[in-house]
Amino acid sequence: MKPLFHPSIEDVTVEGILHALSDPVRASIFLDIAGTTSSLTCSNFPSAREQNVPKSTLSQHFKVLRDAGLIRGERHGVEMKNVSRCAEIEKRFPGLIPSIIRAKTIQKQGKSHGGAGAKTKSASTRR
Amino acid sequence: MKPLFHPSIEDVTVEGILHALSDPVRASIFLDIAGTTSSLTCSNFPSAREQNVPKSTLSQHFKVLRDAGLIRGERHGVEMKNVSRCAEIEKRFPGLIPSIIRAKTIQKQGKSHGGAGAKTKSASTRR
DNA sequence: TCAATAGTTCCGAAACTACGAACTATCGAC
DNA sequence: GTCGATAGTTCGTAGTTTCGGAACTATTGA
Repeated sequence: MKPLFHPSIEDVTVEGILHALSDPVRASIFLDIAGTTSSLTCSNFPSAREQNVPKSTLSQHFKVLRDAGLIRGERHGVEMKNVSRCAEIEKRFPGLIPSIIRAKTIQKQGKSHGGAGAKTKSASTRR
Repeated sequence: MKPLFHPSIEDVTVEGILHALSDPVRASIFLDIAGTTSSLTCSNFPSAREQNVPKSTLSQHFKVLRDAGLIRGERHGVEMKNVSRCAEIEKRFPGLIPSIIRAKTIQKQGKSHGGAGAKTKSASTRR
């Protein structure tokens, strides 16, 4: 079957990475993947589940993450194992991913204390 | 006149920053601003000039950068001085901006040696 | 007051995104 | 092998965002 495109690490761009992670759903998916050593299937994402993201949208998000070079998807039987490509990216763009993850963590922490949340344009309620 | 909106630093989001910098034109504009101590007017951007970006589009890009909290625009007479808010952001999200700038620099350096350029979706030729 | 300059706003066209429905691929049961 | 179930992908449509030319606004200098 069609073998699922992944860019070589030299073709990975900063723009692509930033674009992929500028979406809150994709960002939380990526954090899940990057934060575990075991590989996750496309449907096993608590963060995405909570938000009731439909299957087709989820599939698109995974495609964007793959195209950006952030994750690698491998078919294992009927389901797909997703693993991060952090190590490769770290070699090409040292410190980039860790600092983004750190920033996201800081933002999440400060979210509880009465924060009205900034205007992320399309982040909150869309459609 | 209308005093030009700027978010307070607590309302600045990682998503907003990443989205703003995921566009190559905006990114190069921001690099110009962040890389100099003197403030720049909206029209004095070699990077934008070269690419023939029309005035209205440029204005939109500056608005996105302002809304993301990356720059501050102040009217001085008939023109606008743009200065970066790197120091503020550095306090809120330590290391984020520097690592992005570093990554962009790495990417620019490696661009010459026969690189076909990755597929940044909308990066190159749009419309 | 008038012309010139620097940015913004308006708006139609093109590009992008979300998501339901239909489709494809793989596994297990029979 | 065929059937059904499951996991993802693709297609099509509707809504959103972005681009960029034309018109508009604000400020300075003549």
